[in-house]
Amino acid sequence: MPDRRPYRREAEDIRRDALIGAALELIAEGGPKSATVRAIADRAGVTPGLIRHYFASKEELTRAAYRRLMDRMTSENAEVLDAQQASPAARLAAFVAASLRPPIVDPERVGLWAGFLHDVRRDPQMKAIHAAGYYEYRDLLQSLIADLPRSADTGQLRADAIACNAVIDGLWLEGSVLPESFASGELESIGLAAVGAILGVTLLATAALPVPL
Amino acid sequence: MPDRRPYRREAEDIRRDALIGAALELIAEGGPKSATVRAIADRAGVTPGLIRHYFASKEELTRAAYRRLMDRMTSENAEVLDAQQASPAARLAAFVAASLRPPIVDPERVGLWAGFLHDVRRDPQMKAIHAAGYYEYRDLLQSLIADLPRSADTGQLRADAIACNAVIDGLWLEGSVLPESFASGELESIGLAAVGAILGVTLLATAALPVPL
DNA sequence: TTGTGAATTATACGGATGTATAAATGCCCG
DNA sequence: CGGGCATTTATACATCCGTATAATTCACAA
Repeated sequence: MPDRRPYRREAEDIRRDALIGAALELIAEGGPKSATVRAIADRAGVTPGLIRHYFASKEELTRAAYRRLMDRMTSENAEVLDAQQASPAARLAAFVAASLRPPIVDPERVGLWAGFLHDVRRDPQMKAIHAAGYYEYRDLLQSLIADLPRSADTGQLRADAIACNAVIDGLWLEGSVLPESFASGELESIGLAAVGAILGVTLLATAALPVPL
Repeated sequence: MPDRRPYRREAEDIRRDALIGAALELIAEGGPKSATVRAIADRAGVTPGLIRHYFASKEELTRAAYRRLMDRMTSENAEVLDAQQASPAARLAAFVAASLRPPIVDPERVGLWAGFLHDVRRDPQMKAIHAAGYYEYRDLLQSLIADLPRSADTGQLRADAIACNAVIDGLWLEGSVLPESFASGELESIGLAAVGAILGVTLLATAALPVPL
């Protein structure tokens, strides 16, 4: 019996990456229901059985996919800090603004994130992955705030970071779910003004500069 | 052939309510995947076929359930305004604080909301329901802000309402997903401080009063 | 009291899903 | 260039899903 699908053997990393990427794409496009074992395998260019060869269960593939999503979000967001800005305020402003425009603000991205949320609540391992990503982002934000030329004790610093993180998250959420409700650049300017007000500094002017890609 | 399940005829409203409530419970507990036609009917005390008698499709039941969830969230939140407060600042503070404690802040609630998010993005009718609920909440918040003794043009008022709404949403989200990361009352005090800073008023002292049930 | 219609149950159907297992194929090493 | 093994494909299975339709039973009116 010929007619068996020809294939190439690939390194484990490549296959896992392809499967994880396919799962993320499908969840972003059509929600968790669309990310079936068969659809994921098809998108990754393999047959369904291979998934069970690299992941003990679909649940494990889901965890790997969420881990990658969280990593990608914070790393994409931190990229803007590589271009060294002069003042701490400018660095903070660049970071906040980057969180409030594409590709971070994106309807598919928020759908993707929400698609995982129920598993995050139910599965302790997923919850740990989520907490790690959340703290990494918030701690980065807090370090940027700590560099500002102002006085604040550690308790106040924590509260400020939580509040600023909340503004950013809230704007990200609403801007991603209802993109047509906000003018271009509106989320960024509102976010900068709000973060500035919370911290008692001026951020709007310093972030008007275009941020390098 | 006897042994057919006995039943009572009920008014249409009661049956629809029971089915909607069962769907919300199941989504909250186990995510959208748990809210199957059979599970919903079972929870509502009827047989699966009856769902199709009251709803043209499962999609329509889902829309009705989301509509009820949005209604419940804004009405629960607005209840706190019924107890007439003296000053506009006190009213605003009470509203903000109510949004940042149970039953609004609740792990099941955020899971429930997230469970609908993908459908909101994909189905125009769901999106309309979502937008209506979002605007209703934000407009209510904006009217509370407008009553404050301070000067702000309408453009500033809109921006302020969006920013305050974002703080509340962000804190609600994080407090609901990672409840153990915040001390009791921390979300409320951070939220009141942040909203006060954005608007340039003092809210913290005025909201320290216990709010009547 | 009984007949009638709508509410409710029961059953069936086609398709999809995650998983398990066996068969085959591509590739590295000798 | 051939043998052996891990990678990959293929097939099968039990279960569940949403939907469609037919059969029953309750409740009300005459």
